[in-house]
Amino acid sequence: MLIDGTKNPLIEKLLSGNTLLQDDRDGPQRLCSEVVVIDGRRDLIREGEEPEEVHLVLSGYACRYKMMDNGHRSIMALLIPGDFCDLNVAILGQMDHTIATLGSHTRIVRIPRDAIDELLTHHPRIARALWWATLVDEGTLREWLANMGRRPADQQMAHLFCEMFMRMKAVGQVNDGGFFFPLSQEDLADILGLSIVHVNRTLQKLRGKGFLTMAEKEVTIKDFAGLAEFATFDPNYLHLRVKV
Amino acid sequence: MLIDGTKNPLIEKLLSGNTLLQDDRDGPQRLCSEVVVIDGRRDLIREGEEPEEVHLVLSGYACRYKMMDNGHRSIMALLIPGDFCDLNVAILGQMDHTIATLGSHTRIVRIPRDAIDELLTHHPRIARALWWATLVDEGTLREWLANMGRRPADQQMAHLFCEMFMRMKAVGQVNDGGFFFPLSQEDLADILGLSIVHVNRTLQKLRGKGFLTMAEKEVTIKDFAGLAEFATFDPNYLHLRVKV
DNA sequence: CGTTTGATTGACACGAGTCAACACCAGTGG
DNA sequence: CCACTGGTGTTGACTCGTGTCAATCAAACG
Repeated sequence: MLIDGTKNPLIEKLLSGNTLLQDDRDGPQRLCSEVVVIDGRRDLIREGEEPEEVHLVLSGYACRYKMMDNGHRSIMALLIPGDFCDLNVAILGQMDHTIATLGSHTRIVRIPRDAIDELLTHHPRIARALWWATLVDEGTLREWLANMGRRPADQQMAHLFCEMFMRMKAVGQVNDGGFFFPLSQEDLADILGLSIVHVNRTLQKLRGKGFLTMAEKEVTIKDFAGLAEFATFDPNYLHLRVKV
Repeated sequence: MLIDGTKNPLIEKLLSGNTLLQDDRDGPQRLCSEVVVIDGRRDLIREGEEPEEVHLVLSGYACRYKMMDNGHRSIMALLIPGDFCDLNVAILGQMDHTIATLGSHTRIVRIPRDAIDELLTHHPRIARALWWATLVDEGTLREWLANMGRRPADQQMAHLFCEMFMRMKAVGQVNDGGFFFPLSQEDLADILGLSIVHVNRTLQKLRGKGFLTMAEKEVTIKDFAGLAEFATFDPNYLHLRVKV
């Protein structure tokens, strides 16, 4: 089954960091059977659960988060088209965080674990590529940690937009510098560890510098070079072969 | 070769979350050939490198860090006895961060990649246990991210000490509530994303509450229950079977 | 011994949180 | 058709946690 009649974001993603043959590409194409469309925030898997199916984002956004005892939601990862949500829960035994959708028009595929096992067994290059993907996730986590700990809010936010721009581009979701971004300022606050009010002001600052616009569920990067310099963004940690 | 003549921290660690047979335990025991002893801070592998050997911490501390453009050092993980430093660089191609020792009396083993491959091939339970260990690392990273983003400095620091206590306990490095902890307050600052001055004051606060002491390269947890409650510490993310 | 590294303290500045009010828009139901 | 609602974005005033700067002190060290 073809996604959107054109590109499969999972394939795009794996290609951006790995070498795959045509035969490898046919494997994942056949997986996408049970597609679910979700609007708004909905939990897909909760902390403590041990799901029987693996979730893959086809379009829109999902996230990993934890609810803190003080009532705050802490978002620890953004999942975009081509990202697996819970490839590894089989080994760890249970989820130590919750997966949820964000924004509108999210399409999720539920893939039976058997199908994944089959893929890993018969497509060693795919298996390695998926292993690569989880390691990139870990690198991204480290980058977020450094970004959050040691940078002021404006650079931190600029860094996030640089990352999302490159990640969306790597899966073919960027058109003319713009990409779908239906997250609210509250979502951004929970990602960056800031208050909503401060997110609002920081966004205005970035807009004022002419770096980007964010309106109608769409972000447009108007000056990537300037934004990247301001954020001191170094895309090494994404391990992409494709350069912008 | 036996470590310390008694326990091998790697075995201890893997046992704390997995089921291993005696046969599995003999494998890693034979790996520890080339042991290096290091005092103070020294880089083991730098960002951009692609090492031919895998590093394992036997005693003391190592860390993952990045130098930020603004001169700050951001520490993104603490590696304690039994932790691998760079098991995965073979897949990603190159390191996206630097590994360094911290404090004194650090003992590191360098293991040829071939030996690891052999272990992974002939000891499937070990392979799974190592895969488990990297997933736990990722969970820890998420917990640090949530911890840093959404908690005040005192709870954040309390949380760190709770984690280190449980991790050290899981590898048999805790005696009577105390464990070796040779990190300076500057190291702590770079872990928590705080200034040195504020680390100092926050430490005094925790001492003042009677939770712990930190002196002469040793941390002693005097009231773990109180500390854990104060930090709202939930050890789920460590995926340990052993309870305190 | 001087030198260096790490711990400690005080005074002050500033970034970011909190509280509160208001504007805007999309539903939605009477 | 319009009041009412809830979600989101925006703004101002004020507070407070943390950073910065600077000085001092203790211990380790060559």
